[in-house]
Amino acid sequence: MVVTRFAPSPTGYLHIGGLRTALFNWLWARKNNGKFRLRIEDTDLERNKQEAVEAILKAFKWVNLDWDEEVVFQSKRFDVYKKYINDLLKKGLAYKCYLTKEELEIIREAKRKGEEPPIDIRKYRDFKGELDKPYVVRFKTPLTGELCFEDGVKGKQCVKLEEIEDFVILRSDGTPTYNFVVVVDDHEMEISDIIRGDDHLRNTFKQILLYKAFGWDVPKFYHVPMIHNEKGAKLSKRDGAVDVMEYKKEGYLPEALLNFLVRLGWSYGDQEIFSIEEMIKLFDPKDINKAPSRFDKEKLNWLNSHYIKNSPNERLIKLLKEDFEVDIEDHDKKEILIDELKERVKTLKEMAQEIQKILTPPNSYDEKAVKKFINDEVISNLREFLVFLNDKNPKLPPEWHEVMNEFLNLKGIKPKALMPPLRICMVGDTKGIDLSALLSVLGKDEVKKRISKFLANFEVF
RNA sequence: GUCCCCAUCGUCUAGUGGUCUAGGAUACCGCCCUUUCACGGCGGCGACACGGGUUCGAAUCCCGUUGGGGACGCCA
Repeated sequence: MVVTRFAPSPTGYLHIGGLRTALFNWLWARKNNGKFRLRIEDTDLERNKQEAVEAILKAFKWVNLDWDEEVVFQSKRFDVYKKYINDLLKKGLAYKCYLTKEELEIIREAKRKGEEPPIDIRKYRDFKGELDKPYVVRFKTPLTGELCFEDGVKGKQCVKLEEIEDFVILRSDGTPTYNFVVVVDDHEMEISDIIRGDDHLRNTFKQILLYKAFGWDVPKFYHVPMIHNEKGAKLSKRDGAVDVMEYKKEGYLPEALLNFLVRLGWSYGDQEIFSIEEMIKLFDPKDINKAPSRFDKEKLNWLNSHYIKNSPNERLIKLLKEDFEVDIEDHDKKEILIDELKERVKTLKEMAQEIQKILTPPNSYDEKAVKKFINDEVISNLREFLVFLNDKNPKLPPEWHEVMNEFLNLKGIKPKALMPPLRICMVGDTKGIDLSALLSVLGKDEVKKRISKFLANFEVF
């Protein structure tokens, strides 16, 4: 059975890159009728935040990725890790190291300069006694030889074992470290396939060494390239939204985000649009690219507008209310409004702004537009149209269209002398949804009010 | 600095030795549609990083150069 997992550390929020790895793992598990599990890597007691776990689970909920069985918290499993560390200690596969932080700093400094460190980091590797000093436990890595494994994305990966130092598996405060707990948990959770960022490639060798020390089966690894920012570097907070929930705030639909992410580093021929079902059916980690990809917001926008266009109005109205405090549930022309808007906006946020613009009477008029379309003749047209409206009762867009045409014919004037000006009266400029729809949404009373307001305003000049 | 990874239009990518005068998408530009802005339709611009091999033949294989990225923690 294919069992995959996503194992974030709770330091803040769900990262957009993390969501992609989670998605890959989730898809692979679902495709194989396997399991997708969640594990919180909170062994570093100092850096963890309780709210972060909540935030991560909330993000999962938003994008609608579910997981199997209960979430595993590493902080609750310290006893288990302790037991395995003692095993290694007993077997002589690990040892207590009494090097001080100062001594390690000297070693690290030398290494950074490319010099031979004055202190041997393996100083206590063969030390037999016990010291009454704080210690860490280090894993004994083989001194010579080569270690290779077949990566599902990058192919055969090898390292000279002399390059891998005796890494710490238990801190001096008695807590185990990442590389150790990952192996124990992945084994106990029976994880079969691990899809993760290629920044973990180096760790994989250490982890395989641990699997071998315990005599456990090594899972299949897939190292996927990082997502880069526009400049080609690792995606960070400074590049804008890296928190998944930011995208909800910005008005993105979760399926648009997932569709965007799944195509970053993975493809299926020329196909761009994937439903979740299609992703599950078509995804295979062996098709993941080796090269890193950049986060391109324009493409996300395009996908988002696609999904907005194809969403039922009901859903959009609900989201508008919940996420953007724009409540048009009781508006009698809400369907017309949404039908018009969903064709043209890229985000829900934009849609909310457009609705505000339409529903709130303008308190100023765009200078350029006024200059271009308003003159004495137009003013008198608007006055007469106001009167003309008195014994008309248009409701739907075609009816408004008809009324305007009637007026144009009656007066023998061009559309330009009425329509753009009308729009200026309504919203302050010449941009926006179809004029007939706009008038229909506002309703006759409001239309008259806004024309009057404009005329009053104009007479001040 | 050491080690590792990567390299097709601006961006996401198709391509696995001949079907490539390199395909799609996005972005951009133009035209059409249109009272406006969008949407949509049509068209255009635009890439195999460079240099050597191998081969009858290379975007595809090998080597080097260059460029980019990552890892070098008692973080994960």
